[in-house]
Amino acid sequence: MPRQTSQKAAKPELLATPMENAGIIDFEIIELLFFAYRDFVSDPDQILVKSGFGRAHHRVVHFVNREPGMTVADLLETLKITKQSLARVLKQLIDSGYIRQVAGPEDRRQRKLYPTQAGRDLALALAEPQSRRIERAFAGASDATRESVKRFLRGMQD
Amino acid sequence: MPRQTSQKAAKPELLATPMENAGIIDFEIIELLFFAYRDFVSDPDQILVKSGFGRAHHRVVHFVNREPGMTVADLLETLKITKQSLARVLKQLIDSGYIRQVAGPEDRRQRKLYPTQAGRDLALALAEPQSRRIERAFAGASDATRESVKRFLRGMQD
DNA sequence: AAAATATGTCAGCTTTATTGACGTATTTTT
DNA sequence: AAAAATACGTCAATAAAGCTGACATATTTT
Repeated sequence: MPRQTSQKAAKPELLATPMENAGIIDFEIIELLFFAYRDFVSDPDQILVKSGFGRAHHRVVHFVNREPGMTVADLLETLKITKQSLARVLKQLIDSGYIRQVAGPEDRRQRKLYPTQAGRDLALALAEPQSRRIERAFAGASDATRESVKRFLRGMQD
Repeated sequence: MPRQTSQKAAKPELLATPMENAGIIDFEIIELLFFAYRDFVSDPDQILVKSGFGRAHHRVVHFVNREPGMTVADLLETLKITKQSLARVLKQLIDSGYIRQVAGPEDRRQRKLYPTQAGRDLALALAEPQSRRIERAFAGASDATRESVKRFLRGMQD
């Protein structure tokens, strides 16, 4: 039953104006980033459901392919998640044959991570629609524009 | 016990090369977007934990403040989530006094959503560090550069 | 020999999302 | 006026992805 607009105490302090804050806050870019990222990750999401994987698997497969031989610690640092969070996802990828572990040749405590051919294929399949989307967004843009966008994105990082 | 690098079947198909795909895929922008967004949402996340809210609450408070009077259906369309997912988050925000509902004046089935003053304050507090980050990323950039970035981000949307 | 490091693992919890089903009030269509 | 569609709310069950804390093992460093 829709609860008949129940206000516990009928304080009349509703704000009907759209947050005009004298342009101090850049709401436009904030929202553009939200929508851009939302749609950007939707491409691989659709592919991943077929394999029974999620976004977390995508990120792991991506970075292991980009930097084969990276250790578990490297991956934790890159993804900024906890060891326990990574463990489940990584285990599934190893069990499914997309990633392999090799004990570090110098430091044998380490587990160096490598993609298999299937892992590489998956990473490429996931990156492809994202890359196409980026190309579309850059349609007709100059090299200088591309550089500006890269500089902006780099500046957004900590 | 670290499982001694156990490969079920020791197929030798490990790939040690860093995915050189002739530059077909734009890995650089893909990663820049990932890192930029990761750090971009980390600012409000820190504020939200204090209130016991999460990212979902942030998004709802943000859009209701940006467009007071929007309906539940509008919000579902904007966030691209399901009614049930929104329900809990919205209920908490209403119960906590950040958002109020008013039956639509023309169509009384609708629930129009408005922020309270507390809701507006919260939205601004969350947007502020994000906006500062954006300003930092644009440091020294021309208006043309800002426009290029906006065009790119718009082009990334569906 | 002791301490530190890299990794794995167990147990339990939280947030955010999902699907499916159903109820109610209201408006539109027939 | 009756039937259908719409807007919203809610119950129940589930999943993905993260978290904390604690502890074990192998290995390297001190």
